[in-house]
Amino acid sequence: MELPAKYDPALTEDKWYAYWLENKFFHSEPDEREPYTVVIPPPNVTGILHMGHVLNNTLNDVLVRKARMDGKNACWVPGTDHASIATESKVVAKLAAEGIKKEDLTREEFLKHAWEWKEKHGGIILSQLRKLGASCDWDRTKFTMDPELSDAVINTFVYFYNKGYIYRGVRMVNWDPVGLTAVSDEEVIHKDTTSHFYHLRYFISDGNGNPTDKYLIIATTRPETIMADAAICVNPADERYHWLRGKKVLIPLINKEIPVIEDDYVAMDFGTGCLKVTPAHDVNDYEIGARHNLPILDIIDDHGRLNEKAQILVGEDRFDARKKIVKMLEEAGNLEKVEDYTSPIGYSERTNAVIEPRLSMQWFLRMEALAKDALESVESGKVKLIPDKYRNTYRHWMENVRDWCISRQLWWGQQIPAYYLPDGKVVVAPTAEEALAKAQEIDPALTAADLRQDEDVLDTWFSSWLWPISVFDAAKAGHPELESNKDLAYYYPTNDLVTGPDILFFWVARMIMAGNEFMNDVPFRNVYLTGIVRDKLGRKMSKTLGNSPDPLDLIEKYGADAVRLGMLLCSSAGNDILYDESQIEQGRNFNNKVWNAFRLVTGWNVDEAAEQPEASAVAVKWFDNKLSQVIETVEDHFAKFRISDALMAIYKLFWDDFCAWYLEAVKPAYGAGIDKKTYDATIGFFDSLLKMIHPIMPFITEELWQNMAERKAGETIMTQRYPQAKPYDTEFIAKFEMACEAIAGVRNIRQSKNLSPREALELKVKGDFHAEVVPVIVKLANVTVAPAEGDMSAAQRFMVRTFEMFVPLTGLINVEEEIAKLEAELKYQQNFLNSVRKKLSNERFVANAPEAVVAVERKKEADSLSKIESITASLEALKK
RNA sequence: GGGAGCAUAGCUCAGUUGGUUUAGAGCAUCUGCCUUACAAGCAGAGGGUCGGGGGUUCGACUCCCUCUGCUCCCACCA
Repeated sequence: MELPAKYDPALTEDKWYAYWLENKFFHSEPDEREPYTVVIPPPNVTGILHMGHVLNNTLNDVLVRKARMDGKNACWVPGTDHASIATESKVVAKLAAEGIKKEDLTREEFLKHAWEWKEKHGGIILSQLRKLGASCDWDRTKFTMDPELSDAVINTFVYFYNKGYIYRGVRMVNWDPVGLTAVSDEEVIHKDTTSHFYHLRYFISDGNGNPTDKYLIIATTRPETIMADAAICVNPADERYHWLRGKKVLIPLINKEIPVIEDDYVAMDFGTGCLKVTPAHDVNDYEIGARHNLPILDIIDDHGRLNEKAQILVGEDRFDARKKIVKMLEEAGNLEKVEDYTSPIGYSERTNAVIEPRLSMQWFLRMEALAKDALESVESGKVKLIPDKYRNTYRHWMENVRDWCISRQLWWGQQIPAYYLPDGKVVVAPTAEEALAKAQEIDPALTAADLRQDEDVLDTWFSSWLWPISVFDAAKAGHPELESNKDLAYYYPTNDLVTGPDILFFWVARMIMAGNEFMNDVPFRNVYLTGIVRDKLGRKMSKTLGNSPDPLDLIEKYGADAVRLGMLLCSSAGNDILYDESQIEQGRNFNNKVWNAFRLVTGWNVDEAAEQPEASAVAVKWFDNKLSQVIETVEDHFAKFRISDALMAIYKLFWDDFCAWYLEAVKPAYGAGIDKKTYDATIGFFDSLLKMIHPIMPFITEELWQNMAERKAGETIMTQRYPQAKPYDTEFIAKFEMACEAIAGVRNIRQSKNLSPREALELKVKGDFHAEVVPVIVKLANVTVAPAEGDMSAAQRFMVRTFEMFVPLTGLINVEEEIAKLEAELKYQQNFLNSVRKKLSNERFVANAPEAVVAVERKKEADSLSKIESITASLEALKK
């Protein structure tokens, strides 16, 4: 079979993915094996694959494939999240483009559009994950709005309501005027924003609603809210304003009289020390208002426009109103001055709209008890965070947790199962029928038509926190008393969760809460937190910057294996990834290396009659040991989730050890056959190497493994056992490495003297060098090896550890140069010796340091002395 | 404003309870090679004193303090 010199992933990747699917290799059912379970962090159902997904899912797939090859029953459950606000706003935008307003639709009509959208765009991301090679059990694909998962959400609401954890109340919430919904505190992003600080004059009232000539000055960033002012507040200790006690002031423009009150909250040294209190539009003002019984006047509507209660500028957007009112204030003589000012402003994570603090009736979940247990789960180590540093952040959040606002003023999601009676009473039940039954306990005359279900849906995270439970057994969520079904009993708790630190609180912490509550056990043992994928310049990838490559383009250009390796290359847990396409090129190059090694090995003809050359026997013995050594290292890295280290160990084993040393050492002369013993060993090594590489680069390894030997139908590398380390001989490995150093020494001389590799040289070795590895030196350095005897001054000299080696080169030696080199080396050695001796002559060192450490220093001393001796001898010989 | 973390070769990072020849890797760089698996390659080489300062210790990249710079998280000073 003639193979091209370059590997073409396009010819193999789809083929093998189809083969894996066809044979159901990804599918898992409970059996007697140990389970290894992972649930996917469900991407938005209408989302498309970005580099963050690539990183996350590659890591996940590596862990899953490795576990599968370790003989575990691996199950990776995929699925998508309905992402209520994100999806709903996309649907709203799409309808708007068609000239349809959401307000003109009924809930049912809107949901029909939303489901259509979901059917059309949903699941694109899952098919993209297949391109990446993700070995998810697609038969288990779930969606957070699948009927049974939605039931789980409803049951959970009912459960917590009955437990007394869910309550309804008027609170200052974070209102998103674009998404037209309240969002949770966690969905608000504070960004420093430049704005202005307006100093406004409020004239003192004469008591009849007429201005006097006296005024006070307040400083505000939001002049458009003055119409909603309920009071002016000063600090009671602020003597500057004691004259205002009992006075009333007039709101500019509308001349409304409001009192001056005193409250400790006001900072005397900030602004003017006078604060306008606007209870409906600021959280602190709301609290001050509550303390002083101030009326609440809400002048901003859902869309962020002034309403009729504002009296002026009615219908204007809050930002337009701000510009206009400033002008009006100026004209009216109420504007003292304007300063530039930078302050943190809250933005909606989803729509990037400026959050409007707003009072509204919302549903809340009490978090205190849940957070306490969830904190304990991490503090006790039942859940391990990787890297560990996130424990601090986690603790801080759990100790300062606030009640969770779980209602959203949206339609796309699970509608809150709360039903209002005509008199305003509320009943909570999973279905309308049950709600009616409950309502009739209050008033038997009620009919279904009298009940009105709450319009709002639940926060998306209120469904995704059930994910590790509900994907296996949705009935269990909300019903801790039920026995788990077979799947849940087998797969729960899951093993590892790979996700980003940005959703540690949103999702990870809440899953732990739900797990503790319903399963009485945590949902996973390890949480591997990835970094954020950034561009080369350290900027976050974003659509607006256009610095985010399309992963599918990369896969098409370089192949999925290359993309996977490229992403993994620089990803240590918790560190951000600075993505650069050159890493993917490196991945592609490695693919090519593996491909070509395969071409070489499978191109050999076995010569049954040939004896195994000594060099080959040595190389086989060495690589056999080396392989075990590296397997052990790799296993250790995997156990510690050091995936990029594991990858690098495998990469070097293949490229440096296998290709650069082993294959060169056993390679038969051109045209000659290879002996059977070496050939079989080589195929065996290649087989092990492919298996080691498979979790990282699944496609090329399957392709080569299938072609390496006759395979039966339905066979796959995927389910082969991962290579196991055998006991290995470190001493022999070290001897072989010394042979490699000797070879490098000779090559170095060839290069500096411009000698062709084909020209055989002599290598003279002083001392008792390891004879067993000499055949490799002979072959790879193209030398004859003999003991060094007599005068070596006409030879190029180098050292391998403490062994002196010479390459006689009559006429090619520059004595001056050699002397200079030796003297430099001598100086280095002497300095080194001095530093070692300084240590050894320190009595306290010898007395306090462990014996092994002292022994090492003595060895250094002895080695250095012997080197100095040989350098001195060579110098003398040269100087003669 | 509070908290956490980071700072090691040109770049991206290791350095696992302070001690294994005066710091390692990958990439990049430089030199020489189109050597019959691979130029997406081969063979070599150079490059850092571990952000600055102080301390603890027989011994510190590794522990403590401090300064500088960066990042992230949390937060209602209008």
